[in-house]
Amino acid sequence: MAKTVYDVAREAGVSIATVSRVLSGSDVVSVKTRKHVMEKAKELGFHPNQSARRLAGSKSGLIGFVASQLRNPAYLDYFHTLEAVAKPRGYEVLIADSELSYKHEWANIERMLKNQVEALMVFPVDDILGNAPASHIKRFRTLDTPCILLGIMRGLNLTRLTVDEHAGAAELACGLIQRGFKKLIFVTESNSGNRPARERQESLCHNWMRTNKNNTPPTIIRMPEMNSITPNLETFAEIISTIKNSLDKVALVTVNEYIAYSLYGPLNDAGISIPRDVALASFGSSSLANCFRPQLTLVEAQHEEVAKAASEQLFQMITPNQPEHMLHLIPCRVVWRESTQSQS
Amino acid sequence: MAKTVYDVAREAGVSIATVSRVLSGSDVVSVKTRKHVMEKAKELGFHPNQSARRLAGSKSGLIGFVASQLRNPAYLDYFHTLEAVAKPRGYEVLIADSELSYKHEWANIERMLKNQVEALMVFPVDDILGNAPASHIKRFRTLDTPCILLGIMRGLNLTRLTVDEHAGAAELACGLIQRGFKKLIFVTESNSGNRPARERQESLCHNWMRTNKNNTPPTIIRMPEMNSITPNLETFAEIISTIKNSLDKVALVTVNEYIAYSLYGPLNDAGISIPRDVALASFGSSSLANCFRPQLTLVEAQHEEVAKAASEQLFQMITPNQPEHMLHLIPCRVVWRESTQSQS
DNA sequence: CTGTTAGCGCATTCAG
DNA sequence: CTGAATGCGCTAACAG
Repeated sequence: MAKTVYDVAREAGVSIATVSRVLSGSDVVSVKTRKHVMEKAKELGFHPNQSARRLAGSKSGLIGFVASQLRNPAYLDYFHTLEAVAKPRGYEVLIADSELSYKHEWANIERMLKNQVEALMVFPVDDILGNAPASHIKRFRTLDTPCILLGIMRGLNLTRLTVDEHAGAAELACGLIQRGFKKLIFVTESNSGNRPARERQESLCHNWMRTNKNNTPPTIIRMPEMNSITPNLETFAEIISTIKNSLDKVALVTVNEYIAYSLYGPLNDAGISIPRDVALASFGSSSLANCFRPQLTLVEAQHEEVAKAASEQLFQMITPNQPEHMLHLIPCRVVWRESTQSQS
Repeated sequence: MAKTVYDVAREAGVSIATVSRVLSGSDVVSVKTRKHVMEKAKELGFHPNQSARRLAGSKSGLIGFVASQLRNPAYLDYFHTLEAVAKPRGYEVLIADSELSYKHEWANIERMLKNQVEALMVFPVDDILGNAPASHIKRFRTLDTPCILLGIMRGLNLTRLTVDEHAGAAELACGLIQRGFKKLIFVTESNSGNRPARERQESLCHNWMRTNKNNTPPTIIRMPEMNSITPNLETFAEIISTIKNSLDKVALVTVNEYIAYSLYGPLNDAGISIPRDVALASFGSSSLANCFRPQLTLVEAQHEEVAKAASEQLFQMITPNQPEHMLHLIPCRVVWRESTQSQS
């Protein structure tokens, strides 16, 4: 059976109040008593009951972390950072995965509320799918728990932080032009609601046309369903023929690194060499970029920075200050690797 | 302010007991009352306080999940599976990451105990590092919370489930021999305490020698520190020269898929072609294997199966039955891909 | 079917 | 510095 403060108090010959004081690190206990109590507690294998603690203290010491899709390893970094910030302040982090479902997302929020979290860090599904029903968004409006949004949710004016996709894409576009590429193919997802994807495309295309008026407009190719097991043979074929039919030096940019990786094989099979026949670049931040040959040029998001800023902002919100709503943009950086070397 | 059952009771004109009954889905409440109460609860934005609930019910409804290293995506699958099993039974899963540190591991366990988890699913750090101090292992002995171990912890006789590394490695060895390879190089980690790595090596080498008495003994090469930023140039060089100096058809097997991926580049740079000059195979289960060219042959663990079996076993342990300690072994399967095609 | 009551384990006054 | 008493919000008998 689990021991209680009463057990410890009895063993130590003190009152439960004293035990409680020792446990909460109060400094009004004599060193001698404290030592004695802690000893007895250890002897008994006593563990304070967090539920009781939270209930009595009327603060949960809980933070909710709701990811739109945990399988994306970037979210784990956020979780870790949040935990690192939370732990020294005596907070626990509850984690939940919405798996790109609005239903799950709201269920997760409710679950968090039930657990009396004091604040929420949410990666909204709407940022990825972009088709949240109005009712879903409305629910968030009535949320009175402090909440920080990583990514946007349409029509919701909460504090939010995101990666500056525009700047990263712009830098990539300019860099490619400088390297002498005349034609641009952008491979993206079929879902146009994906906010990061959209911003990448917009900024890339816009800067591509703006920097060099003579450029041909980019070709946009959409990948159906990355999840399906059968490879997108038709899309691959489309990409390959587009490259082969181009007279100019062509750069192939994919909306995320995984699409890029999935292209290495088919391009190679089709006798198209990177970067001789086509440059390849993408957005992402995994270390896999160095494993492929040639190594992949990537617009890398500074997730560490975002996560740290978000976590600290969050705790600022639950301290008795004025919770300022604000929007932070954290820059990216382009890491040029072999896959975009111009062959002059 | 957070609403309580008293608020709801007052609004609905019933007693708190009735409210409580409605919330816990008791079926002894009249349909009419139930409906009315639920309505009022929603109106008030009432959320039952889980802490109070757990305290009063004297069962936490919590399961602890402690991964040795969450950055390994396989653990997330386990977490998801556990959650899927737990949710319908009204349980929450607390997650923790030991980051390959015994200190963290025990801190995590204590954290879980503080939260009164009813059972634990632990991936022991000792399974990977293999050098846990006796004191650390001893602590686990005194654990009276039901605990299921995924992987082994030396000298600890808890219920455990693991992947059958031996069988998988054996199948790989035989397959390679059948395909005509005469020499085997095994690239593994520097740390010999890693249980899966050790089992893979043992079984692979053992079966390699047993199946064909004429084979030369395998060459073992150890990779120092995969985490370091600087690539293991010396080790790469050693591997490459070993391959070049071999007169026989050589198969290169790495202890995990990531080492294999990191070899594609250096091998290619050295003018060694897969599978013409060397076959490549590894252990793992990520879909990246299909992205590389040639596609990578992999001994794939059935994590889904293990996770499901473990989760169900776990809940069986906390139901009023006799908790049988047992050891399950879940088989692997070898997926042969292009990287091991024999060039006859 | 519903209301009353007594804790769950702890933090926190308030006295001493 | 320490002990006695009260209540956090809810569940679970026990009566009605």
